[in-house]
Amino acid sequence: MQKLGRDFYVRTDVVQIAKELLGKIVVTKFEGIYTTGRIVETEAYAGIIDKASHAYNNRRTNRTEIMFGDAGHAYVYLCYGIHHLFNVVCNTTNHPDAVLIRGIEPLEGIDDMLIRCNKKKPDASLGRGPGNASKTLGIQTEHSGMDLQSSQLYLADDGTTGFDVAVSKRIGVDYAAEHAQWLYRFYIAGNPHVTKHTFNKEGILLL
DNA sequence: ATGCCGATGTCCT
DNA sequence: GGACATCGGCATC
Repeated sequence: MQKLGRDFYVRTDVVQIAKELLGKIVVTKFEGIYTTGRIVETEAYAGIIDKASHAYNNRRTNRTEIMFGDAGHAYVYLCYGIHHLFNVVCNTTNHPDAVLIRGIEPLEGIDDMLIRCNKKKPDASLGRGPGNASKTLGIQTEHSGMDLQSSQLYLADDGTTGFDVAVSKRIGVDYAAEHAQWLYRFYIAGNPHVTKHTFNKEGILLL
């Protein structure tokens, strides 16, 4: 397992980064609890020109400030008042790109994940969806701003390759008008921990 | 199998 | 006061 270095995040093509994050591993060790999961679904958010992004039109708030900072940090925010959504900040300072982690396949620490999610047995819904991905890994808004190089929250590569990558438009961003049509969502085809969501044929491609 | 609904922090008008 | 990068439960077909 090789921790992803700063160079991985400091790149200008956030869509390519979102694609490359598939198959990588999220590692958390919070209060002595170690959990890991494989990333199976991501979405790219392309900075100030992306109507679906919190940073659209250079909008800065206390919440979004982390997106404008250095790449390789966590951006975690509360969605609908309940769900803690985990993103990784990309590109350079003042270029607020981010990739939303939308689904993970549980690998290690599954017993602790079950406790966090109030479940008795693991199933396909464990880690499926951006809220659940964070919940299984114990990631919360208090972790926003963490450095993925030096903290107990980081991403790693175990060399896994060979899966089929599918592409679709992003989920839940219809308010972003024409930008909602961008093919910025990536997932591992056939993986059960990917959000159940059906689009028409134009929305889903296999790469 | 499909659909509605409530929960509710942050940011906006 | 309303919208929002969601989810699980319950109702209905």
